[in-house]
Amino acid sequence: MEAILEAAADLFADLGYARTTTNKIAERAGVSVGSLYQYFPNKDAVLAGLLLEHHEDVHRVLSESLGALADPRTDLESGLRDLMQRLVQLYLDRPTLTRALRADVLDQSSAGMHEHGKEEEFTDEVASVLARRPDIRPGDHRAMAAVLGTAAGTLTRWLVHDAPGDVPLATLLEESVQLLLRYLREDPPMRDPPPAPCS
Amino acid sequence: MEAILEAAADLFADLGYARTTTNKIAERAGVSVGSLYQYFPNKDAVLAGLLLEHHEDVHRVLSESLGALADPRTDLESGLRDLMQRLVQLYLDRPTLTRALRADVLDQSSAGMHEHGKEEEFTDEVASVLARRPDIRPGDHRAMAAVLGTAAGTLTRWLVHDAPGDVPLATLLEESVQLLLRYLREDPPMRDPPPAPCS
Amino acid sequence: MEAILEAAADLFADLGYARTTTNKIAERAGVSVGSLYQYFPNKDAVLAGLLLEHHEDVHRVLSESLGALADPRTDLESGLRDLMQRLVQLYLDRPTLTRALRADVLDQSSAGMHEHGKEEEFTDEVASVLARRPDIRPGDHRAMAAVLGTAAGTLTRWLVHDAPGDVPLATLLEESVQLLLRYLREDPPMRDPPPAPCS
Amino acid sequence: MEAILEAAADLFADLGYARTTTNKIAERAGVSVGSLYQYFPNKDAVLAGLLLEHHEDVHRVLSESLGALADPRTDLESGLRDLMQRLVQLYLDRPTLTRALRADVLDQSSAGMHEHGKEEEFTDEVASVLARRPDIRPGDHRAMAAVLGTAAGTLTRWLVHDAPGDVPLATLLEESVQLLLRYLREDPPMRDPPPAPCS
DNA sequence: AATGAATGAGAATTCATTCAT
DNA sequence: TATGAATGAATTCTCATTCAT
Repeated sequence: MEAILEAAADLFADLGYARTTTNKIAERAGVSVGSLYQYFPNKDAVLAGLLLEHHEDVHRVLSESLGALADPRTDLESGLRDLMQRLVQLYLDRPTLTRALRADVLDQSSAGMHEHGKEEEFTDEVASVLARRPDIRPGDHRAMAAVLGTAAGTLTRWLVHDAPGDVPLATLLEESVQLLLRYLREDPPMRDPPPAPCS
Repeated sequence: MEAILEAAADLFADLGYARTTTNKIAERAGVSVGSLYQYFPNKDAVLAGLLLEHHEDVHRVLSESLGALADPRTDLESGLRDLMQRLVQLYLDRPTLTRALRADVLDQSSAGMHEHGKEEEFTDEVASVLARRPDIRPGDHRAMAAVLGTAAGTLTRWLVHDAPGDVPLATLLEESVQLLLRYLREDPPMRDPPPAPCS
Repeated sequence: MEAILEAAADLFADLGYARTTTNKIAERAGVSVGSLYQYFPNKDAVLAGLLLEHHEDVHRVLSESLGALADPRTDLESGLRDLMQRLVQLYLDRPTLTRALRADVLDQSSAGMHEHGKEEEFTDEVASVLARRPDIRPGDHRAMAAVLGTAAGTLTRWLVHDAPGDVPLATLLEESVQLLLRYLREDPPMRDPPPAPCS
Repeated sequence: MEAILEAAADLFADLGYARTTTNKIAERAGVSVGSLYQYFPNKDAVLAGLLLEHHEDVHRVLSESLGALADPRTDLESGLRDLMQRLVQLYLDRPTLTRALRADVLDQSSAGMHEHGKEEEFTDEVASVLARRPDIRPGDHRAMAAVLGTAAGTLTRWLVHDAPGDVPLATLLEESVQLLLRYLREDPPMRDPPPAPCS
């Protein structure tokens, strides 16, 4: 039931997982508790449903942006900026949903489990993109992909929800892009050795 | 009561905040619930106490490492590596405590509030260190400090608790250091224009 | 609907009355809950239907056996043995049905009520058979019939469901027959007074 | 908590197990639900507590009466009558408790399990008493003891709760005693062969 | 007649907190 | 100061029953 997920997202966001009751969710969704339990075996499952929706959205964005970056002709910086922008936009579009998915709610329940497999898989995907591009610095690409994923994910959530108010979002977003870019890009060549003096 | 905090850390880590009851905490601590309420006005306060302990530890490490980095003669890379290593070590030393401080627990309750002020203050501190060093790339140092703090914090927790098992921790730690380093360091000078050919 | 009663018998037997839901009954019967309520006004009525079936069976057996016993030429012991055997067989033939009719299920609900009238009536019937036979000891035949009926009923259920496993059923059945027989039969005549000695 | 058991007995008797709620029990007991759950882990446990009390009472009565019967000098009929009278009295003394223990409630829950061992043990005890007395007919004494126990138990409950109102209780009790007595006592000797006619 | 989604009163159980001892 | 029994509001979840399709 879409209405139930909608209501749950609102309430989780407003009250947190613990203070949100199944009765409140049902009430806000305009259905009876019984109906909620017809579609979700328990409260955790409602959260899991929310996560599923969200992860699908995120995965779609990531697939598209990664697809672009897989092509070496795509500029790395633009690609990363595009990715971060779209990710942030995704979160901004669904303010309650994503506030509901604060880590507090994320770790609760077994819902996280389902995603662990996907995450590994996704790290591999990123690693292969890194390997394919010539402008990525050499190194353990799997490790880099893992670090990158964590950083990108955290920064996105932070930008949307916890970033300090006294710095413009655009600045922070750009800084985040820089962080990712600088982490990945090939080390600039050493300063040319002083040219042999003309003899 | 130290025993109470100890017990609470264990239980929050094992069961999460919601499933941990004050009675269980008291029992594991070997005291009565009544005593718990003698020292802590409510369950949240126990969590707050835990956070306080932890933040003091973190703050000490950060102060020291930042102190070192404030001196421009300290190598940036070594300074960052030192900071990350000590931070990770801090988490590893107190496995239950830090597992207890999973975000889920952090955001619950009003406990997080107390820290927001400190965080701002800390960002300023970092920003001033950045400003003081010549090897830091120019830019909005407050924004950079904020991004940096978030990234460092997340990466530390991730390294200790959620990092993939198939990549050695040392590698991931080093990658994290690289991420911070590359984010901060001055852009290498443009490749010298090709020296004027000897005429 | 025969399928509904069948399913209900299974479930009442497996789960008890309380834990059996009308939805489960309908599902196992391969119909919808709605259909169940088309045939039975409520859950109790399903149980009542089950009881009715069972009582009809029991009544048939009793009628036949009592009919035989009503004829004084029928040997009392054989008649009782026949009755008990057929009763036990009846229960054994329908294991789930009779397990479903455990007392717990019997007393629940108003279902038991319907039968009370019949029971009185039946006691009278038995009493009249007792009165008609010369080999039955004198006494309050209604009281005897009531005691007899209770004993026979309980023993039957006990033999089928609760009898100890370490004694063969045949032995216990025979003992039950003996119990009924000895309860009913005429007291053997006092030992003849020693004959007057021949003078 | 004695008050809780008292209240539970009343309510189980009045409403049956299913319709009795833990809140109602607590209320009638004059305590809070919380207290009920401090002493009993769940609703079934309250029932189990009730059963335990009852079984202890029954066991005491049986032990005493069996003790008397174990002495062959005790008249069998008086002994059995004494046993039945005391058993019936026990049930009458605690009307609510014993009505609460209608079979419906007995079979529910795992409470019955605890007693199965005791029942076997008790059957053995009875069997040994039977073996010790010369006025008991020969036979499989274990089987007889089992049948006897079932019959006595059922008859007692029936007498107190379900016996027909139109026959005096005393009559029914006496009939029950006769049933047990006649079941057990030695077959009277065959009628003496007709004395040889005086010649 | 059949369906099965929706209903919502009601039940069992938990747990933070209090307070008399 | 310490104790831990008592409290009871609050929560999750169930299930008999209805009724629009």
